[in-house]
Amino acid sequence: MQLYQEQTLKLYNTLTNKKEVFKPINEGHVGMYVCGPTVYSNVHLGNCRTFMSFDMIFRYLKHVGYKVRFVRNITDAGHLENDADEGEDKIAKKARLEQIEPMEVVQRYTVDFHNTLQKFNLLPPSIEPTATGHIIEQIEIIKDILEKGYAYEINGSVYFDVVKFNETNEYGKLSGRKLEDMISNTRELTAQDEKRNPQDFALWKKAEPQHIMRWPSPWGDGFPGWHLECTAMSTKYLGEKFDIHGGGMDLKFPHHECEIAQAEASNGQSPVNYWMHANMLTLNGKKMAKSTGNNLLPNEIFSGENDILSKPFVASVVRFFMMQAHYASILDLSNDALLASEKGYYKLMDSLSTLENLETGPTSDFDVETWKNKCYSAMNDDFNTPILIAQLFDAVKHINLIKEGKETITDGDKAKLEEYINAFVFDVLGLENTSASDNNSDKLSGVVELLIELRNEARSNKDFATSDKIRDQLDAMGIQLKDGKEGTTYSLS
RNA sequence: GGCAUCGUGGCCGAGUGGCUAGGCACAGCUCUGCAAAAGCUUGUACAGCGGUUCGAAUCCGCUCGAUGCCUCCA
Repeated sequence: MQLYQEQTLKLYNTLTNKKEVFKPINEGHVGMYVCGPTVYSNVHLGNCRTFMSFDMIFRYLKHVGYKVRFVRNITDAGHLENDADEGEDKIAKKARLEQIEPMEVVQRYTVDFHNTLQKFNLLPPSIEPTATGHIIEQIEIIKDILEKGYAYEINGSVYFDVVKFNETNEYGKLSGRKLEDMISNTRELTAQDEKRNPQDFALWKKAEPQHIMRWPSPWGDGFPGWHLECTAMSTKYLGEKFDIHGGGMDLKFPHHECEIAQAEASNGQSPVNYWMHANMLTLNGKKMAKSTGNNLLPNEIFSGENDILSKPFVASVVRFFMMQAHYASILDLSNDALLASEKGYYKLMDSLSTLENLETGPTSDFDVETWKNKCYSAMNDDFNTPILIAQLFDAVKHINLIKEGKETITDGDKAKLEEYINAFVFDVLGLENTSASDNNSDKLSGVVELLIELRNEARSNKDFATSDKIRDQLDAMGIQLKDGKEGTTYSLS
C-alpha cells in the first residue's frame, strides 16, 4: 500500500486553468518533463527557483510512493539569437565572443549549473539529456512533420506551418491565444522573411558558412529549431503521451505552445496531461532575467558580494524563503524578506534539535495524527508549501511548549512527530540542517561547552563582568548562547 | 497597442462567499543577575468606487496601479 493511494493529490493544470485530481497514465508511475537551462551563462536565481519548485514536486511525488521518471534537459544548442534571417545560435555567439569552442561554453556552464543546483540541494533528475545528443531524433521528427504536411522547406530551412496546423488543431490553447488575433496583432514584419507566416517557427535552420555549430541533414547543414529538442527528448524518454510537463511561466508562449503543435502534428495527440508553470522571481519588483541585467547569481548571495543584500545567506535559507511562497505565485526577493526567512529557518531547525532530546510523558497534548494530516492536505492542494510551513511552525510551537514543561507528549507520538516532521522538512522541502549546534566539529563543541561551564561558574560567583564577556564575545563571533531550563545551549549564526 | 495575471495589516506571504494561515518586525507579560533564547497576549489587513447576496478580501462591473507574455528567456 503506497501513500498515494490514500492521498488525493490535486494540481493546477495550466492547460485547463483548473485544479485537477492527479491521475497518472500508468498506476504508480509518473513521467515528468521539465525544460532545463540554456547553458550559455551562469544560472541566475530566477532559474533556480523554477528548478527548485519542480524539485519539490519531484520529491513529494516520490515521497507519496510514485516511481517517477523525471527528465530535465540541457539546452546546449539551437536557440536563435533573434527571429531574423541572420539568426545565430546563442551558444555559438558566446563562443565567438569568448574565443573558445562552443562545447567549452557548454561544459563550463553545465558544470556551474550542476554545482549551483547541488548547493540548493536539488535531486538530480532521472535523465538529463542534451539537445546536441539528440540531433538525429530531432531530424526524424522534422521528416515526420514534413510528411504529414505541417511543415515546409525553403532554402535549406524547415518551418512549421502554423496556419495549416490551426485548420485542424488548436494553436494557442495553452496560452489562451487565438491565431487570428495573433495575425492581426503582428507588429512590423521582418523584411524578407522566408517564412510564409510570421507565426510559423523554425524546425530546422540552415547554417551560414560562419556558423560553427552545425549538423548535416536532408536539407543541408544546419541546426535544429528552438522548440524541437524538448519534443524529441520528452517523446523519446517518456513516450508520446506523458503525465506532467513543467517549466517557467515565460516558456508558456511560444515555447510550450510550439511543443504541443509539434507533438500533435507528429503523433496526432496532445502530448501532456498536466502542464505546470512555475512563476517568476522578481528582484526589486522586476523580473529577474539575464537579458536585462536585473539579476542575482546564487554565488553572489552565498558570498555576500552584491549591492542588494546586507549580508551573505546560505543556500538552505534561500530555499526556505522560496518554499514560503507558492510555486505559481510571483515572488519578490528583497533583503528584508530574506532576513525574515533566515530567522524563521533557524527557529525551525533549532526546534528539530530540541525535538530529538525531548522528554516524553504519559499523555500527549499535541494531536500528531491530525497535524500530520494537515501537512498532507497542504501538499495535496497543488503543492502548497506555504501552508505546509505554517503547519510545521505549529509543531514548532508545541515542541517548545513541551520543552518548557507546559505540555507533554508520549513516546509514540514523539517518534511519529519526528518521523513526519523530518520527512517534510528534509525529504519534501529539501532543506538541509545547517544549524550549527548539530553538525559542527566535536572540538569546537568541546571548547564552547568549556566556556559555558566557565561562564556558569562566574555567574554563580556573581562575577557578571566575566560571564558577560564570555557571552558577548562568543556572540560577536557568531556563537549565540541560549539559557534554558535545562542549562545552556548554543547555536552558530 | 493586443492578451494575461495580480494588488492582503510595518515587511514577506497563504486564503477565494460566513469560522483568526504562517514567518519576520513591533509592544506588553513570564523567565533571567541583566540580556538573548523560549513561551504567552494584543494587532481585526484585504487598491478605490459601485453592484450581486442575509453575508464578500473572496463573485460581477468600472477606475487606478503593478507585473508578465506578445522577441531569446526559468
